[in-house]
Amino acid sequence: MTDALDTLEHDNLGSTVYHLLCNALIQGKLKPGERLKIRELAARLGTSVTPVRDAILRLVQEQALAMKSARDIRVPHMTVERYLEIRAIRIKLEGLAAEMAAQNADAEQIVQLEELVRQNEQAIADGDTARGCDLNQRFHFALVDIAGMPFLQGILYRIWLQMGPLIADVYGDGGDDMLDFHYPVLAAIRAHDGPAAARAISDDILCGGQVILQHLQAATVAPPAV
Amino acid sequence: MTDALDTLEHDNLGSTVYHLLCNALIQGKLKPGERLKIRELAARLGTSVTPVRDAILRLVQEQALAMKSARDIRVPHMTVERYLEIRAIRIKLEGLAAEMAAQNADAEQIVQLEELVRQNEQAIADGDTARGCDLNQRFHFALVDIAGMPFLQGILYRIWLQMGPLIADVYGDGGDDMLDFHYPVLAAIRAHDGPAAARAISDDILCGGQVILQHLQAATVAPPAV
DNA sequence: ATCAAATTTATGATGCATCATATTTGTTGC
DNA sequence: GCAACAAATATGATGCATCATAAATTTGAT
Repeated sequence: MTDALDTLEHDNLGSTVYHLLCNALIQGKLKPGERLKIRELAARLGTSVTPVRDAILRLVQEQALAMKSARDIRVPHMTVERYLEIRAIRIKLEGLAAEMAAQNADAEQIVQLEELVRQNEQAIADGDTARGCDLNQRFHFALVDIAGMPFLQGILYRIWLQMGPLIADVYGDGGDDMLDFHYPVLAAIRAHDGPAAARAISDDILCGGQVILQHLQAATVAPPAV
Repeated sequence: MTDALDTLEHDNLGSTVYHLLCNALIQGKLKPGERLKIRELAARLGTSVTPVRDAILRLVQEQALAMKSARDIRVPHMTVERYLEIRAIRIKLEGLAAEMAAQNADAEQIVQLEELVRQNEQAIADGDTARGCDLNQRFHFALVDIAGMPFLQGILYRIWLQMGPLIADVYGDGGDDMLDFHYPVLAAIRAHDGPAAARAISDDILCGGQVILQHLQAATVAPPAV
């Protein structure tokens, strides 16, 4: 799932570093506002600066990292405006994915979706938020996978990359409720009801994301010290 | 419009080369199947290979260029499958843009849209397909602009980057009819009717793209010698 | 003349030296 | 002590040398 982007891409060291940083972003290992230094990363990874620079420039391009000034590369902060825009885009695109997934899903794929939800339930019971967060994301991407839309997968991966640091920050607050909204999605997919699946995903994004939005608005009123 | 991606991005030589290549792709100056060589480009542009490599890697990442093998960088061919997927995504995203544009557009912005259509009409009358193609694209991006969704603009720019070489190839065949579908969009925006604007853009993408699809399907039956 | 092995060439990958400049630290005059 | 200037440091940008290997070309035996 994590290599959604360049599955067919020629593999070089730069790509490896890129995926490494992607995972770090998605898993919330890099906090908003945190600064990255090319030389430091290169030393840590045991490569020269070239592949690290390749990777970082790629992430800057897709705005998963921000270059505030010429020597200041940071994990960007999400703004309320940006979040609302991304939310609107996600509803359209993940709605499309869910709709196609409902049309396409075979019995085995449905079982896999159910298994993801089951594991997520377990993770919540265990109080393992990191795993719950990961499984939540995997559910969303499993839909795109079933939809059979590789190009869409790339777009959505880049979008999730932006939300990674934020979600990891907030998930603990009310992430447990997020799973509730996956059951209607599952039901719609089982019924092969595309429009219902799209509506259910929309509900998930809107309601599940409510916690995130509140967190952001709170942070806007009292801006965090970075 | 062409700098839709990294407006706030730190400017380095790599970015300059990147935008240069973007424009070349969108204007159809690079044909599908054409090979690019880093050293050759660097020599042509009078830079070292580093910035050119930066730019090309960025384009490869977003699949505007393809690395068939480790030393073989080419402008990719569009497939029917991929086109259909992109079309579905465009209908959702440009529909969203049109809807928001209809809500937001002020009098001045509507005049600018009308002006774009007028110029496009003129270009068709002059038989200037290159200019017609460019104005068609500018109309679509003007909508995103009015919608006030910069993140969406980046996504759509990347999508159009993929279609650039194809459209430039095909536009001459039946591109003149494309403009017809912009009038209903304009009418919906004037009426501030979001859903109607979304439907009109959907029609534009579906009907206007019919020529492109036929061209692609013909090419699939009798694959082009590249 | 033909085909295969060997050689040469082409080309992206990688590492690294150097540059320019922003940031930090230190120094000096008041 | 403090402020303003100066030196030092840090850091991304750029260019370039070298490497590995794929592609092209040459060579030579049959």
